[in-house]
Amino acid sequence: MARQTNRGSGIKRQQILDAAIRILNRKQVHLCPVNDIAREAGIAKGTVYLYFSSKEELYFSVLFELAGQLQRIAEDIDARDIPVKRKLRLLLERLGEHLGAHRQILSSLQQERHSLKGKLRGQLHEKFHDVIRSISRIVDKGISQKQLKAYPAPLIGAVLFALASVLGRQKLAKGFSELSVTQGTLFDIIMNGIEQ
Amino acid sequence: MARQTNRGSGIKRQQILDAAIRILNRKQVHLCPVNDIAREAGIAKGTVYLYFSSKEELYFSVLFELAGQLQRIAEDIDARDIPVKRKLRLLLERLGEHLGAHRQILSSLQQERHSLKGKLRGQLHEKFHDVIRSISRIVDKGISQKQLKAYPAPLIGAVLFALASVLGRQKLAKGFSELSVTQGTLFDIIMNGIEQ
Amino acid sequence: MARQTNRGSGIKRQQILDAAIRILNRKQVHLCPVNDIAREAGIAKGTVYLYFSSKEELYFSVLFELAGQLQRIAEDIDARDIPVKRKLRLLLERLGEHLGAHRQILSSLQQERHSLKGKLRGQLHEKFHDVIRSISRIVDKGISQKQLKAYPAPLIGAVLFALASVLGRQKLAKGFSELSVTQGTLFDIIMNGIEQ
Amino acid sequence: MARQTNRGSGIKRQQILDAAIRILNRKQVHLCPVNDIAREAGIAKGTVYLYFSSKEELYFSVLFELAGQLQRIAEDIDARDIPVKRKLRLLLERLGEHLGAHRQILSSLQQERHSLKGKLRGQLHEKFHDVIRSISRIVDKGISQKQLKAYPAPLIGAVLFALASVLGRQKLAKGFSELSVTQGTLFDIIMNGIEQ
DNA sequence: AATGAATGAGCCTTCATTCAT
DNA sequence: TATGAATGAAGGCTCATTCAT
Repeated sequence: MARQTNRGSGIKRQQILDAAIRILNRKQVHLCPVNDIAREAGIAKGTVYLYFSSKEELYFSVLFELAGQLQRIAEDIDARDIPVKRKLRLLLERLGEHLGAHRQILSSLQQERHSLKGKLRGQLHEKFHDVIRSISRIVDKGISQKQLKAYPAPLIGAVLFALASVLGRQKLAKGFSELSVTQGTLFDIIMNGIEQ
Repeated sequence: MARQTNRGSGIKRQQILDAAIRILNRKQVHLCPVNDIAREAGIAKGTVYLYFSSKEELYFSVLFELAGQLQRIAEDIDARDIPVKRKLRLLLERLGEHLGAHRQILSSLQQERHSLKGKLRGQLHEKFHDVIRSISRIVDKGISQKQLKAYPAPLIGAVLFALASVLGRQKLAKGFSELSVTQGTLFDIIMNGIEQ
Repeated sequence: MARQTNRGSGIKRQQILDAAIRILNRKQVHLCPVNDIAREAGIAKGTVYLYFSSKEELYFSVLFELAGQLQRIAEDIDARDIPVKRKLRLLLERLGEHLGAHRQILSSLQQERHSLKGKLRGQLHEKFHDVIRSISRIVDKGISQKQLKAYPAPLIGAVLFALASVLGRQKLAKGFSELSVTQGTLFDIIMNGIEQ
Repeated sequence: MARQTNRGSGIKRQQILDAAIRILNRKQVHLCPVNDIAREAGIAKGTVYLYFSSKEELYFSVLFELAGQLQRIAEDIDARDIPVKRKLRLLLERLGEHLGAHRQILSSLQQERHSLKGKLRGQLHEKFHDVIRSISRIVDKGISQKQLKAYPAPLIGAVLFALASVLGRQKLAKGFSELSVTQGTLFDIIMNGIEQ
C-alpha cells in the first residue's frame, strides 16, 4: 500500500499509524508536523519516511486504517445472530463510539479528501464505499425480512452514519456539548420518526 | 457584534468577509493565504489587518457570519404562518442548501474550534447555540401542538442539522457521491422512522 | 523573465543577482543555501523569493546574466574599428578575464544545465547560442577579408572560447596552477599553430 | 595508491568505483545518493563505507581513477613507435573520447576541488599534474625533434586538453550541440593555426 | 564482511505579520 | 486608510552516516 513500505513485521509501521491517529485527533493535519507524530511514536522524523512516502500518504493511511476499523465494526455486527433491530442499535452505538473517539480526524475527512492526490483519493473513496456497503448489507436484510421500510439501503446507511456522528460528538451542530444525547433516544427517532 | 479592529463604515469589512467565504469554500484554511483572500476582495494584503487582527480572527468571523446566516434561515421559517411539518420540511431544505453551499468551511468547524483561542472559541460556541435555539423554537411549538413527539427539542434540532448536512453533501459517510438523496425521502424518514 | 519579478526599479533584483554571483563563484550551487546568498545581499531569505520564484530560477538568472555579459564583451569588440587579428586578441583577453573571474559558476554550467527544467534550459541554451553567434560574427568578417582560414566560424568561436577558459583558469586540465599562461603565447598558438 | 579503509581484495572496491563512475556520469554528485551508487554496485549502502570513509572520499577516488585512465592513455600513446604528429592526433582523439564519455564527472572537477578537504585536494592536484606531465613528454620529444615549435610543453598540453574537451563535448561554449566538431579539423587548427 | 533500519542536520519554500511610505 | 516589500519562523523532505545484527 505504501510505496516504500519496508518489509519486515510491519509493527513499526503500525506504531507510526497509531501515533498519527493519536496526534491527528488533537489538531488539524496542517497543525501536526511530521516531527510531532514521529516523537509521539518514539522515533526520528526521518524514520517516518521509511514507512510512508510522504506526509500525505501517512494521512491517507490513517484514514484508510480508520475506515477499515469502521468496516470491521459493521461486519462483526452483521455476522451476529440477532434481530435486525438489535443490530442497528448496536451499530449506532459502536459507530458512535468509534466516530466519537476519532471525531477530529474523521470530521476533517470531507475537506482533506480534496487535497489528496488523485490515486489516493480514489482508493479512499473506494474504501469508504466498502464501509457503507457493509452497513447496507445489514439494512437490506432488514428490508427483505419486512422489518424495515423499503428505503434505499445506502440512504439508511448514510443516515445511520450521520446519527452516529451526532452521538459521537455529543454535540451536534457544533454547539451541543451540553446536550446529552442518549443512544436510546436517537435509536427511537430513527426507528419511529418524530411525528406524533 | 464583532469586537475587532473595526473603525469605519464596516462595508469593507463585509467585503473582506464575503471574499473570505468564497475563497475558504474552495480550499482548506491552511491552503488559503491571506493574500488570496485580499486579492479576491480587491484590496491589499495589509488592509485585511486593518479590519481583522489576525487570520485567525478573520476565520472566526467567517464562521460567525455563516452561523448568523443559518440562524436567520431558521428564524425566517419560524416566523412564517405555516404548519410545523411544513416548517420542518422547509428547514431541512434550506439548511441543506446553505450547508451544502458552504460545506467546505463548515465541515472544518469541528476541528478549527479546537485551535481557536479561548475567547473566540467561546463566542463561536455561543453563536451556534443560538442557531440550535432557533431551530428548537420551531420544534417546541410542534411539540406543544402535539404534532411532534415530545423528544427534547435541541436533540431534534441536532438531528435535523445532521440530516441537513447529509442533504448538503449529497454524500454522507464520505462515500456517497452517487447516492442521490432527496430531501423528500429524508423528510419521510425523520418524520416516520424506518421501522416497518 | 522572472515569474514573480516585482516591478519597481529592479535594483534589488540586481543586488541579489550580484550577491548570488559572488557566492556561487565560491561553491557549487548545491553547497550554497539560498540563505547564504540572501545574507550576502543583505536581505532576508524570504525576500529572495519575491524576486525569483525558486532557487533554480535564481541560478538560471545568474547564468543568463553572465551569458549576457559575455555577449556584450563580444559585441563591443566587434563594433570597434580595428583589424580582425586585433579583435581576436582582445577577445581572447577579455573572455579570459571574464571566464576567469567567474570560472566556478561557468565551469558548472555543463552539468547544471541538465537539472534545469525544460523551458529554462531552452532559454539558456538559446542565450549561449547568442554568445557564440556574436563571436562568430567577428570570425566571419575575418574570413571574408581573407585574414583567417575558412574554418566554420562557430568552430573557431568554440576554440576561442575554450582557450579563453584556459587563460581564465590559468590552470588547464585542472592541474596547472603553476603554469603561467600568457595571453600572447596562446594567441600565437591559435593563430599559427604549433607545428614547426 | 589509495590510502583509504581498504582491507580485503580490492576487487569490491573497484566494483564500487566503477558503479560510481557510471552513476556520477549521469547526474551531479549531489543528486546521486550513496544508496544509488551502492545499488548500482549490487551491494548495500553500508558496505560502501567499508571501502571508503565518506562520500567525499569516494568521489575523490573516482576523479583519481579517471585521472589515472587519462594518464594511461597518454603513456600508451607515448610508448608507440610513430611520428609525433601522429601521436598528437591520436592523443586528441583518445582524450576527446574519454573526456566525452565522462564529461559529466570531469566537468565538475574544477568546482569540486574547492570543496575537497585539504589533503585530498592536494593529492588530486598532484595526480592531474601527472596527466599533464605525460602529455608534455610527448610534446617535448616533438620539440626536440624540431617537429613542433618551442612553446612550453605544459602549455601545449593544456591546450590539447582543452581542445580534447571541446571534442568530447561536441559542444563548446555550452551552446554547440549542433556543431559537429571533427577531430580532423580541430587537429588542423592546432597544428597550423587559423591565420590565413 | 555485509546489511539496511534509524537518525537528525540541513535545505528549500511558504506565508502570517509588520511597517515605512 | 491603504499598500506591498520585507521578514523569519516553521515545516516537509532528503540523505550522509552510524551501528546493531
